[in-house]
Parts: sequence; C-alpha cells; structure tokens
Amino acid sequence: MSKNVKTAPAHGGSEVRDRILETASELFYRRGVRAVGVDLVVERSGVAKTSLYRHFGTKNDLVAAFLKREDQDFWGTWDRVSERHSDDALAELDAHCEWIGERVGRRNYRGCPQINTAAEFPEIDHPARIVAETHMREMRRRLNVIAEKLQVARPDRLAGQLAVIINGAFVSMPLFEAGEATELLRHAAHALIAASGD
Amino acid sequence: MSKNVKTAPAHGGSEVRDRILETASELFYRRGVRAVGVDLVVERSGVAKTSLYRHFGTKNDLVAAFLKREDQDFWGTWDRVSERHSDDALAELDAHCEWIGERVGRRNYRGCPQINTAAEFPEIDHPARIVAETHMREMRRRLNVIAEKLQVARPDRLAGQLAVIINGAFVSMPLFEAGEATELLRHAAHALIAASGD
DNA sequence: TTGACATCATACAGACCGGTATGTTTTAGA
DNA sequence: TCTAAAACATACCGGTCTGTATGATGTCAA
Repeated sequence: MSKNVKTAPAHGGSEVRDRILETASELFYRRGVRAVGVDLVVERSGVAKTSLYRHFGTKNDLVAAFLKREDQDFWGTWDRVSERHSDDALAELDAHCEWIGERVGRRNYRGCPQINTAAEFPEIDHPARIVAETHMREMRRRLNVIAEKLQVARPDRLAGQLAVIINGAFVSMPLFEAGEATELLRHAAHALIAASGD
Repeated sequence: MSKNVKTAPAHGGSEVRDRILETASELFYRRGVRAVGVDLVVERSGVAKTSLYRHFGTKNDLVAAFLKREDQDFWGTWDRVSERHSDDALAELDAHCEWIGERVGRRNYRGCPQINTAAEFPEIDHPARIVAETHMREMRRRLNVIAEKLQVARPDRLAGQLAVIINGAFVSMPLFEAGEATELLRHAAHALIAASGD
C-alpha cells in the first residue's frame, strides 16, 4: 500500500482547493460562467459542496479566483517570452505576436477569458469586470514599455494600437484561416511602428 | 375619444411583436442575455407571456431576433455612411473609423452585441454564434471591397487587419480616454494601408 | 350577430440556481 | 492515542428559470 501522502501543493493552497479551481476554470472557460452551476463543479471535481464553500465563500469568489488564475497564466507566458528578448524590443514584440497568434489559432480556442467574462457581467463594479479591465490596462502598460524601447515618436498611441489589435485578435478567431493570425498580427505591428511618427 | 387605431407597423411585424423585441433588445444589450428572464421582458414590455411565446416560440428565437435587429441597425448605419463616399474609398474608411470610434466612446457603450452574445453562448452551433460569425465575415467582406478600391497589394490581408482593429476597438473601450478611439483607429488604418505592399 | 383570433391575466409545472444545515468519516499532528 | 480540523455525503431552503395551460376580454370581418 502506498502512503497516499496528502502533500500540500508547493504554492500554498490546499490540494482540494486546487482541484476545485482547476475544474471550475476549465468549465467556466469552456461553457461560460453563467452556464456552469456550482453543483456541476462539485460533481466534476469529485468534492463535497461544503468543501467548495469552505474555500470559496461564494460563486462570485470562485469566478474571481478563476480570472486571477487565468491572468497569472497569461502574464507567466508573457514574461517567459519577454525574458528571451530583453535586449531587442522588436524581437520581443514579434515573439508576442507569434505565441498570441498561435494561441488564437488553436482549434478550440474560446477567446480571452477576461473579455468573455466581462461580457457576461456588465455591472461596472462586478469583480469580473474589474479584473478584466485591470488585465487590459496591464497589457497596454507593458506594450508601452516596449514602445518606449522602440523609441517611436508617440509610444503611448502605439501601445494603445497594439493593445487593440491583440484584443481584436482574441475576439476575431472566426475570421482567421489556419495559421493566419500570427503573420497578420506581426505585419500589422510593424506597420503601426513604421507609421508611429506620423 | 381617439379611434385608437391598431396600425400594423410599416415593416410587416405586428405592433406587439415590435414592442417585445425592442424591450428585449434593450434589456439583453444592457444586462446580458442570460441575465434577463422572459418574465422581465414580459413585465417591461407590458405584454402577456402568451403573446411573447406566440411571436417567438422560444427564448432562443427571441435572442436570434435581437441579434438580427442589431445587425440590421449596424449595417444600416454603415450603408448610410458608405453612400456618402461612393467615389472615395479612403474617405469612406475614415468616415467608418469616425462613427465607430464615436460609438465606442459613448459613456454607456457596452460593446458589440454580436461579440458579447457569442461570449455568452459558446456552443458552436448556437444560433447566436452563427449570427455573430456571419456578422464578422460580412464586415471583412465589406472591408475587402474598400481595400480593393484602394488598389493595395494584398487587399485580403488588409481587410483582415482592419476587421481586427475594429473588433478590437469594440472590446477595448476601457482602454480609451474620451474621444481617443477615432483618431487611434484612423491612424492605424492609414498605417496598415501604407504598409500593405510589404 | 357570430366566429376566429389576438391579447390579456394568472397559475402552474418541472428543472435548476446559489447557498445552508446536519451529521459522519478521514486525516494530520501533538 | 487522542483531538481538532477538514473533507465527506445528503438533504433541504427559497428563489428563479423556461415554457405551458386555462380561461376571460377585446377586436375585426363576414
């Protein structure tokens, strides 16, 4: 018999909490938040309802945790790509266009979780909206850093435009043919850089 | 006493049907489709539930009608702008950037109904998704016509990029400061045109 | 006047929603 | 081994959801 040790996961949270959050994230992303009831999350994660409500006081809290998790994942990827090009802002931007284009082009890509969830909860003060808006502004901020490294005339406007094409790519997947997104994004980014002095 | 004539509206549908659809459209757009129950639509439109279900067999049918209505409205505006610039493709594109930018910048703008509703209903064969994807492809098609008039090297790619920035603007309103969107869009469009031979 | 039909008001069915209450079993650590 | 916390299973609460059933009231045209 194995010891069946219940190791607490490296990152603080409990194992049960992690299982709930992972299951919920998958379901929320795949089917939409409102379409997924807590009972389904409980059943799919093989956990007691009481446990879910111990770790997340409310469904809304679970949704917020979901978005935070997706956020961390997104910026984690971003940072990993970023680090590989710390000396070349243009190459970094190209690399971002590449992984974002690749991600958008996946056959079951369902869009940016932040944007999708914000669309489900229009109330301006809803936690999901706040997370989503923070996410967008963080992207513009990071793009601003790149734009400044590129020494363009108006880095702020360029950053805004780059954020728009990236957000646009997230919601335009029905428009793309296989593999089209990366090249389209990259070419657009270069065009915007070239014109950023006008 | 007035005659209280029950004139059938010019466009075929009955007056009751119109009232229901108008009320539902407002509510769906403002609060999201899933957040609005048929009972609320019934109450707000001052109509019997039976009447709603006579004109729209199902809530889904009502949702589809809502999206179709929004679609017609959108292309109606588009066409009106288009006609004013039938001889100058660049001026037409500028004009589209202007009204779209203006619309996005409104203080209670809640995004593109097609995109928002598609986010609420991920099932690939859901009527709402189909309408939304048709809407997007129609936009790319129209932008393609403009791109061809502009005689650029790769009109198809340019049309895709323009569609992306427009969709991007629809979902990026938290990023924009007041009145920023139009200039940002227009400048980006020009940049993409200028680079479309590369 | 009569008959067909649209609209009204109301109540209900059956499922699902988020959340709580209760009590038992398992696990971890002193 | 004993204790306290955590996870378990299950049942329930009140509310809301889409959709239907029922029957009264109003309207128009033959």
